[in-house]
Amino acid sequence: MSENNIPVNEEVKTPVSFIEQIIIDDLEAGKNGGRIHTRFPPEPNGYLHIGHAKAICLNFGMAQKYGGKCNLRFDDTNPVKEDVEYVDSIKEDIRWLGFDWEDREYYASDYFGELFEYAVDLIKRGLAYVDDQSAEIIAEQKGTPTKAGEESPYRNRPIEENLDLFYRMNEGEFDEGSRVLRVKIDMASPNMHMRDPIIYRILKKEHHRTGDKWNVYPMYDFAHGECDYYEGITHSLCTLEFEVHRPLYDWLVEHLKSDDYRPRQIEFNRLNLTYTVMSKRRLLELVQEERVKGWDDPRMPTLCGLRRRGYTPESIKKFIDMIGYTKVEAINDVTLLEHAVRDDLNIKAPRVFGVLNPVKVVITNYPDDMVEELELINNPEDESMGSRKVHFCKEVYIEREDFMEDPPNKFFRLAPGREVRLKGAYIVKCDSFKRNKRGEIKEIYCTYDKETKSGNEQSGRRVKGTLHWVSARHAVDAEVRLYDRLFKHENPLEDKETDFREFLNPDSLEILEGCKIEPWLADAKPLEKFQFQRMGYFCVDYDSTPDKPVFNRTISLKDTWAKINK
RNA sequence: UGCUCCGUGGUGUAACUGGCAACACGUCUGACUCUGGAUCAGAAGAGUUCAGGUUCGAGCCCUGACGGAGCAACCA
Repeated sequence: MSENNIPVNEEVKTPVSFIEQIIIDDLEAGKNGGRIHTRFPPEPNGYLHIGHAKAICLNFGMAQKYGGKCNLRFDDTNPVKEDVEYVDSIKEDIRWLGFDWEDREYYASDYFGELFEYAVDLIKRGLAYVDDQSAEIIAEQKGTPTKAGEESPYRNRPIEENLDLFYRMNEGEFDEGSRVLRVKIDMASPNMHMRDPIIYRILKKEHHRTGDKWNVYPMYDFAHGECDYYEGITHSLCTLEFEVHRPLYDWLVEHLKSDDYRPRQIEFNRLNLTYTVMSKRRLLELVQEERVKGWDDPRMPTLCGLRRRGYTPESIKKFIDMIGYTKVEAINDVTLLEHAVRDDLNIKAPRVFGVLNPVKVVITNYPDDMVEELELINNPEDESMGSRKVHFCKEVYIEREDFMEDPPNKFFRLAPGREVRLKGAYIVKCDSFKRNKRGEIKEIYCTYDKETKSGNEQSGRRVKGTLHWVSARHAVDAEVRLYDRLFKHENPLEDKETDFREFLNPDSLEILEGCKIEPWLADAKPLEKFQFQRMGYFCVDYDSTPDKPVFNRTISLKDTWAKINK
């Protein structure tokens, strides 16, 4: 307490999400024996995207923070859509984010036996029945959100007959689509999901784990809560669209349970990002129609895409931390994500020189054969990253946009009669320049001032602009891929009249050849990250080889000049 | 015209059991700078969808509107 009765609150509370609050309360109340156990349940039918990262961070994060566990459980109840191909990529992505499920790698298919038993049990209790009608008829009888459904003529079929039929369904005696198992709840329920939902369907399809053992497969609603129960999950966290499933989730667990423990489903808002789409289906379409170059195209919001683009796990986690978990359906500004990477890479990425659109500068008064080795700091944000030597000679490349013949006042770069510093080297003054036939600047002629060498503080001279450069005699060529937003529309799915493909940004990829980089960079390994000074953060692509280095631009630096220029 | 959920600066989130709207990003100034980056200092910007009500006092409670989203796959 301070003297003038202003209460001093020593505890600086960092706000927690409503989910975390529930967990804290449950733990304090000693619910579930004071245990917290979550799960991340991906369906192996596609690659993980940043929206999944939000769920991963929540489930693994909460377990970690409160001394619990988080299972990885593949939700593989539909062999028609799922494939092992995706299992490995999913595991890789979760690990990349830095989470560990230890030995708890489960599959919904691990529980097919138990689930089948439970279904049989429900039949025996008169709570489930086999329906012989077609999908169309069943859908029709289901009614609409505003109109109650009507009961199936098979609803009150004798238990023995249901049992017999269900076993024979699994034996493979009937065709796909000819019969389903439904749970008997309430065809007049205002909640569509409670109108005798289907829990088993016939699928004569090889399952990636159980092979041809089963001819019937459980539906999501039937499998999910039950798997949660079998695994001792305490908090089953999922996205908002499952809110209306919760009564069914609870009903099924309630009728299964043999003790006091109950998993609790809690829903949170999914991650939406501006200028992209997040649905697996749309992303799959983009891949299949070759609008992008695969799932890991650096323009994709997939985790493998972001990884290839140069995003770090830390930046993704930081971003997710910033946006939080609520029940409001929001669309998050990509600039937040971009800020998160810049912030992270600013600390981590070594600075190097890379000239994207080179133009040659000849320093006319510099000795023809002289080569100097200049020492440059690798990262002004982190001294421990040391320094490196860079060659300097009479001819260097600078960025084409760093020279203007007739510049406006605010242009602090090179122009006839003006001086700039070549970073880490000398101050040079532009005397003249030459054009090619097409009228483009071909060569710029400068003189340098020997006294202004970096580190020679006595020169005391200051210039407005500092340019990055690379020695023309030492530089190596590289390909640089510049990325822009995949869509031109903030929310490509918003306009229901227009197909989202029409909003694709035709300029989302620009490939630059003949960029000039420091020679040692040719040996950098895929995924290594650098800041090309004054240009942005770049990352070595998988396609890169020492003979033909390839870089992806993760994100440009903030550019106030570009803004002034607009 | 059913059920469920939601509605706080431009965006995303805060505000403990009601006490006079906070933070981040963005924006705009200015300082510093051998990256027009980073950093630092500061500013603008909402009176909480609307209307009633309860209360000394409401973003928080009540009622009613309005607006948005989800739900009618043998998908998850």
